Amino acid sequence: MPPSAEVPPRANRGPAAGPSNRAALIAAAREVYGEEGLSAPFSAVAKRAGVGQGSLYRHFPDRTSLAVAVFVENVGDLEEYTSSDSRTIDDLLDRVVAQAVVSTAFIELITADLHDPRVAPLGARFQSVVERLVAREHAAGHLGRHIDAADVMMAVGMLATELARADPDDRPAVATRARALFHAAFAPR
Amino acid sequence: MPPSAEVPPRANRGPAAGPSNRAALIAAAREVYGEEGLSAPFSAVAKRAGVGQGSLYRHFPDRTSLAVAVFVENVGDLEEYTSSDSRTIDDLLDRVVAQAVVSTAFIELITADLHDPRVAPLGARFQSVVERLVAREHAAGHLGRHIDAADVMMAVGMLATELARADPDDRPAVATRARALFHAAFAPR
Amino acid sequence: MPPSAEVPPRANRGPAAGPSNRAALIAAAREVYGEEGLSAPFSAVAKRAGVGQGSLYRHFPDRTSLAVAVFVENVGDLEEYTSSDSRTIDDLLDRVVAQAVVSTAFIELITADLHDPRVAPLGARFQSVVERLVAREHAAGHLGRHIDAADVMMAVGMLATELARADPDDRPAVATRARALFHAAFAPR
Amino acid sequence: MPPSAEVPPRANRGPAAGPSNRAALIAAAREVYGEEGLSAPFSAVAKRAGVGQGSLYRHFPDRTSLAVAVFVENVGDLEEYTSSDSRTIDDLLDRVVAQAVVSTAFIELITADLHDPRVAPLGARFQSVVERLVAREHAAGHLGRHIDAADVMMAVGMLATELARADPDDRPAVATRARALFHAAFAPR
DNA sequence: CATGAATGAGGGTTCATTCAT
DNA sequence: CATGAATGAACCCTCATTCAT
Repeated sequence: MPPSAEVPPRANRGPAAGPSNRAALIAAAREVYGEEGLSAPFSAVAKRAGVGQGSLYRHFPDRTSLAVAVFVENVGDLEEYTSSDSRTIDDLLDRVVAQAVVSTAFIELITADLHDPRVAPLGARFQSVVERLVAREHAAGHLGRHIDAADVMMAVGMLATELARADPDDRPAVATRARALFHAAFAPR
Repeated sequence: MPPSAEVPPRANRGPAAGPSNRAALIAAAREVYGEEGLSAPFSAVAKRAGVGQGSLYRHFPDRTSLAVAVFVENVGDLEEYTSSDSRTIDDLLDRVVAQAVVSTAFIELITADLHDPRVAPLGARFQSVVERLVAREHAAGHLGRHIDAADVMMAVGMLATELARADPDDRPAVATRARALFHAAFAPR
Repeated sequence: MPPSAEVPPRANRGPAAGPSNRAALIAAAREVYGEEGLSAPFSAVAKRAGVGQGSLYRHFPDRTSLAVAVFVENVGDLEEYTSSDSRTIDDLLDRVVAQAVVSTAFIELITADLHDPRVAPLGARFQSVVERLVAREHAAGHLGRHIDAADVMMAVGMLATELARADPDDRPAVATRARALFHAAFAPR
Repeated sequence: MPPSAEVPPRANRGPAAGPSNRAALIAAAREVYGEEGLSAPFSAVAKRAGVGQGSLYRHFPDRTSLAVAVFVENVGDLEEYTSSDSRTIDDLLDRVVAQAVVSTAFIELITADLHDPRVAPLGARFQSVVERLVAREHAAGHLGRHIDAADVMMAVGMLATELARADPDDRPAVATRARALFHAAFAPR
């Protein structure tokens, strides 16, 4: 039984495929995490990306590495989005709602592995985003003085989780209710 | 195929072990769910209880049966606890905090499997508890009219999840912060 | 956790239940074997009979004992049925067809475990039945001289198996075809 | 959970092992099915082939896939074998006898799962083989007009099953007897 | 450096058999 | 002597990880 070449292997695109594979993996992971959560089979990401298992492990030796790579982009987005002076905490919550499922995976990551040195910077950047918003909203008198950045971060986490947990059909209702709840909590008194 | 008789089986304690096994399984499940969440290996419960796999399946033919058995006790507690006229929503939150980890698994169960006929009654009982409290607090003027029972249930769920997610060492701080947040949200305006 | 008596055990009918249990087990086994074949879960028989597992094992220490007990009655039937001088091999085949599923389990038993001392007598009795028929049919000139009892026994086994294997809806057609085939084989030339 | 690294895993022979593993699995399955029938533990095939469970599932995602792979070869054989104009139904029966045990599993497969889209073609090919032979034998006057292809297929199935059921030592005698029986059934009258 | 097959441990579930009451 | 719970081995399947090519 010689190792016959019956099944020609997929074209090995060689080293040049490196960067594009990496990007494909991140994109695939974003989709997979959105659909199945952070605990989706790791190999599902490779399959979705159309990339070998080995390449997945080469680029991202473990789950966390991949998750970090995915969410670095999310934080970048958020930073940019909130950099305009007109953004409010409500806008932040909007953003979370809009990205419901990915948001949850993100929160999962930064809460579960906060002490992982690869994850910490991500958390810090997120915290900066929130701190800036809070400072601005305090100054504008839109946010009660009893609320600080940590409160808002917690609210964001709760919101994301609650949305992820909900039946997709129920999400709009859940979002509305949760937003109102935090709105009440945040109002100046 | 019969089990090979080489390893003497654990002493068969006979039918008398039935009720105590059942109790041991529930207790073990409470611990395991607390530590690893509702998706912990089912067999881990049997192992922790010191009971064979088969006995676990005899008593609880599937995950949900076991979870329901665990949380029936919790709801009973809550009902009794809140039956006194002097109980407040704050007390309810206290209770959730006190049971942090188990609470989450409970919330997981009643939100994920709400339509399971075995789970629905549990959810309904929990809802009754909350409705009674809300009515009483509305009447006493301690609760804003913008808040209804569904808001409180959502808050309880969020609180429980947030606590479960937190590092055990951080839980007191998390609890304090979350309680304050919901306190603000619930206050009459 | 004392062994509370919450679940009152089924009435223990005591020694008097012995004979009736035995009969119930045999009847249950006949049904179960008919529905699921000889390899049905052994415990299914006890459950169907409404009898404890232990009683099943007491009466029938293994599968074969039970199967033998079941089919002793079948052979008795056959013996009686074929004792009339007017019975033909066709009648025998009819009988097999009529009992399709049970027949198969019977054939399974006497072919698979023929050397088991408990099974052998059963086989011998069946063989006697066939031998008598063959002798009679030879004498009457209805059966080719190239056919002996072993041929007929083999045909019966094949017929039963073929029927058991067939979709229940197809059984009449299968029976017709197989009967015709053996009819042709048995005819005097 | 990662496999504990305490036991050094069997050498990973790499992708080159793929084709040979596949062949080894088919060969092992042929043996196992021969010895224990189609319902042998699936994992026994992997063990016999000296291959990991996972590889078995990669190559053959379920029992049927494997069985089909095994028997495709058998049907190919038969087609080739019977393609010569000089082959008779007796030759076909010979072939079945020669492959006794595997034949049974084959019959099991094509009778039990005839509606499975993977199995149906196999059955159709087998049917073609028989039809061609029957036509030829009819024309040659060697086969009674009362016999059609379905009769022969049924006879083949019965023969295979009977052989598989028999003690290996008895098989020659069983084969002789059964062949004679069908010979008589098939003869022109 | 990419590929993708191989590997085997782990968790799920069923069922034969034993044995205290 | 009946009862029925307890036990654990076996088989199923999935998936994380390694490694030859």
